[in-house]
Amino acid sequence: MIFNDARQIVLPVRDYDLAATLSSGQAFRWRLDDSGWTGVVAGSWVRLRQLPEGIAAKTSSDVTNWSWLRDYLQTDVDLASILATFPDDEPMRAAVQACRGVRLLRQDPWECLASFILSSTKQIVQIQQIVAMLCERFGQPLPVPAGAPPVFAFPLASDIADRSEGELRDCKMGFRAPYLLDAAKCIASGNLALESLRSMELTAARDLLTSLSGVGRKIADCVLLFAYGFPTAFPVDVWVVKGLQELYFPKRRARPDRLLRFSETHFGPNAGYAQQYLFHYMRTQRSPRGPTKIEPSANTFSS
DNA sequence: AACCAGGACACAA
DNA sequence: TTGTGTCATGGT
Repeated sequence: MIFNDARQIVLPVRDYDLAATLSSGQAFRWRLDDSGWTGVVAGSWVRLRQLPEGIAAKTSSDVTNWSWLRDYLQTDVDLASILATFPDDEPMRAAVQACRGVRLLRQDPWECLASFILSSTKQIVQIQQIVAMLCERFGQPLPVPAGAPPVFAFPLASDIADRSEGELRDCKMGFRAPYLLDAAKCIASGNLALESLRSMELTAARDLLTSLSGVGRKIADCVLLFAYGFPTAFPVDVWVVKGLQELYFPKRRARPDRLLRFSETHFGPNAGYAQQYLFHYMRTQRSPRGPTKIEPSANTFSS
């Protein structure tokens, strides 16, 4: 066993709850065991662990420049300055209090798009299962450290475009199979250039994404927020609807369009971040089962 | 064992 | 514009 310095690093960061972030329904490939969180970032096997001074990372091969991982984890983002832009109201104070250290990742656009096409009316655990099956069957096997279980790259758009709808349905994705297949063909053919969205306005990028079948406003905003980092993209799913309704319109029922307009005006320049706090707050603290299910994570916060 | 899940879409009124 | 049925699957 050789200790190899070039395969590990500690990324210094504070106000970062790794466990909450990796399990908050924005990425679906992270698995927790005794040795930490194992996943795939930029085509590399990665294992992460929370330390008081930051995030410890280990890879399967030598790394000279870790910018790809810092970018994915967004460790250079100053969380406090983002939280400071949240509206100063009771719901957001409660959400921030309860979800301290939750972060937004910066994911690969295709993986993010494909994953959220598969997400509609699925529980997060099921999305994880479907994505795992998809990677095992159609993704390229990646080098892993000796003794570690095999991992696979997320399939390229061209990998999926070559499959049949039946093969995709065998991954338990049901009616979402033709949606994924169409999107894969669209990307693989160059008909839609995901890279071009990076320099576009939010609404223009959103229009392009929603032109795909199976991609509506919600899924588009997930991709715009979690992969492209558009700060005001605001995905409204059933949990966020429940949060907006119960926390901001407790008296009488607000219609969906009313909630959407509210979300576009109330949450400020980092509305997407606020959305993630609302989402995680509703799911972990105010769900019927209550907060008992959530494990405490050993974090060190500066403030 | 019902209920529901990080929805989208076609279609009715 | 707003409401309803449908799609597929399985976790809780």
